[in-house]
Amino acid sequence: MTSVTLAQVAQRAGVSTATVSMVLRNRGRISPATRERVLKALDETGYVYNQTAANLRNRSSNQVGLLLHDITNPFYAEMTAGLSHEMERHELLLFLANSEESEDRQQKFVDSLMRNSACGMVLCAARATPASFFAALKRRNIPAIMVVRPLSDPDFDFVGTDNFLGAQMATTHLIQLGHRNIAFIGGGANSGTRAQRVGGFTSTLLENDLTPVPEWIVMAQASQIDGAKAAASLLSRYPQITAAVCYQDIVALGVMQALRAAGRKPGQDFALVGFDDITEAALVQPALTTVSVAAKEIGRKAGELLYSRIQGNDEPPKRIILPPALVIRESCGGPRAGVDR
Amino acid sequence: MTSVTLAQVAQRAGVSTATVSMVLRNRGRISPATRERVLKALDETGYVYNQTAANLRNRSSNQVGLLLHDITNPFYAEMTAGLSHEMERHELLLFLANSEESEDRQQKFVDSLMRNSACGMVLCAARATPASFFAALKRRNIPAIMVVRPLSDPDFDFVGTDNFLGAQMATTHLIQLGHRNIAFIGGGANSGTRAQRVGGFTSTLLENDLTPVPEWIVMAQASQIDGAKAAASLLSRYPQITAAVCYQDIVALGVMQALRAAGRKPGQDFALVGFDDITEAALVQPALTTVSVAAKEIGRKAGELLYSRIQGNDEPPKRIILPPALVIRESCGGPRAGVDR
DNA sequence: TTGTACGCGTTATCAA
DNA sequence: TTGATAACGCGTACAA
Repeated sequence: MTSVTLAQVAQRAGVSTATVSMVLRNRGRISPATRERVLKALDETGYVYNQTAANLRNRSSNQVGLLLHDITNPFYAEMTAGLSHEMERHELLLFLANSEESEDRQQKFVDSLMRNSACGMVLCAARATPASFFAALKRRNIPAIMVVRPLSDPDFDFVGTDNFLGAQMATTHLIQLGHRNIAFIGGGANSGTRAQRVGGFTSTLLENDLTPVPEWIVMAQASQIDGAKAAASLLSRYPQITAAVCYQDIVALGVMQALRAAGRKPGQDFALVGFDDITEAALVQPALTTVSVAAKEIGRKAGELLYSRIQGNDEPPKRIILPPALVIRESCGGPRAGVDR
Repeated sequence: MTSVTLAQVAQRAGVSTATVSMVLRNRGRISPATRERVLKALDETGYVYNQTAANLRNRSSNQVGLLLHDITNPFYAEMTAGLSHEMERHELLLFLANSEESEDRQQKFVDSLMRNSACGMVLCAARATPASFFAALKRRNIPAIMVVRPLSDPDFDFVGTDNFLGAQMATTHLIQLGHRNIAFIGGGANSGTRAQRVGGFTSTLLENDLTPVPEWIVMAQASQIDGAKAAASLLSRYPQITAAVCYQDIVALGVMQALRAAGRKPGQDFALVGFDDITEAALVQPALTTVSVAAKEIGRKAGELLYSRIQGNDEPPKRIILPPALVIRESCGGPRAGVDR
């Protein structure tokens, strides 16, 4: 399995390695006759380009990294698909790693990318990432796009969704349906995304002359069980609440459970809006009205931006905020929505 | 951003590059004193190992590829997580690509891996992959593990699940619950996986003195909508059917929809078993009884095997078939299952 | 178009 | 026993 080298191809074609290299990359001026001879030699020898040698010489590679905390989360899987597609379009290879929220794994991955001369990366940083991590990253001077989790550092490119607007849309929808006592359920501490959604929620209440009630804004882990618990406790204490914006669809599903357990009917005497538009949202009964955040599009945009950075685009850092969309289904009452997706 | 080289570190430590290299990789005999000096110099200079140079020299890399058709499918996302975890354990980097069932993209990815001297790959080949693809792969002589989709070629390692057994378990479960008119819904033509599941289904019927009805074995794309359509058409024609084994959970979810639209109640007057145990299966109402194929475990096993091949394990090709498990929930009636997962 | 120095870590060979 | 020397892997880019 001795691999063919450029030199061998060159010898066979009776030209220099420089010529072969230029033919391979369509650079410089090569006469059609020579090119023909080279192509023939390439074909005959079954030459395989050695990207490693090229990378060494170029001090860079065609490889980019993607760091997530959990590819198993449908949202991130979608995003990955969008990014992957974009990378393939540009002949870039995509490294994938799951941090599982461990700073350690995250750091290891980034170090690994550096050792391999990756030409860029897309990061959804672990929740507890220290500032030093970002500082070090800046010093590396390698294109890095942050995604999904809002980052206060203005020196990084960011692609995410407009959580504030999304929450506004959800809240407005509920208010327009006549609700006045609206809760916000879900999300954990230290979540910038949650902060933004809560912000959109409360500001919309205020705009509509409603006073936010702090006790009606509660946290819940990203699970159905936890959403149900949070809702049960909340609703038993404040039965006057008639609607809720949920931090995530999965939490909303839990809230539905709690409602039923309390003898209330989601979609009839209680209105519910979720966030994410996960597959299940369309499946439950009543189908969940939710804010869709276009995961695939985030991946695509991040890929696009990263590519332009790799190409040398040195405009100031960008923040690409994708507009969310309210997908109206049945969980707030009203007529059944038509087919969606 | 002039990067530090081994030579610079060596100079600073007053040793040769060979010594530094040996210290870095814990090879050869180095006196503690020298090692100390080298480590100090490494630290002081902020040296970053150049994996590319090492790869060039070694004619190989620490990078492996994973080819799927669709990372968006929860099953593959799980598998990816398992593989990714295993790769990180061994300090290997994972390239990800989605073929989207295109042979062309698939071929491009593999070519790309070759150019980059990847040290191995895990493939879930596109459905219409020609034999020539596999033949060429063999010639490359690079460790390659096939996953999930059954492959007749005995020259490749394979990790997958026992589809036949899984379908038998699902079917037996339905028969034990008293069902006699059972359908099989889902899967497409040219699917080896489907063939195995249908095989397990029909053989179990026969073992129980039931006659398979060909018209009750229908295809459906891997989507909820398509599952619903297939089921609607089937059930309107054969209302005597009281249970179904579904090719995938996602199809089962569609079938549930169709049942409701037809005024029937999944879990009460119709029993449903799915395949895959995707997250949604536990969330829908009624929660879906399904055959779990341990996607994460497939990824892990594939990673383990691949690593051993990379290490030089040249035993004959292996076929690792993981046992499926029936996860009983509510969609076949009976008492509510307890907590699962 | 060509000749060739260069990018940088690895390892076989050899010296102390 | 410990460490140095130098050839090597292979594509790239610039001077000629």
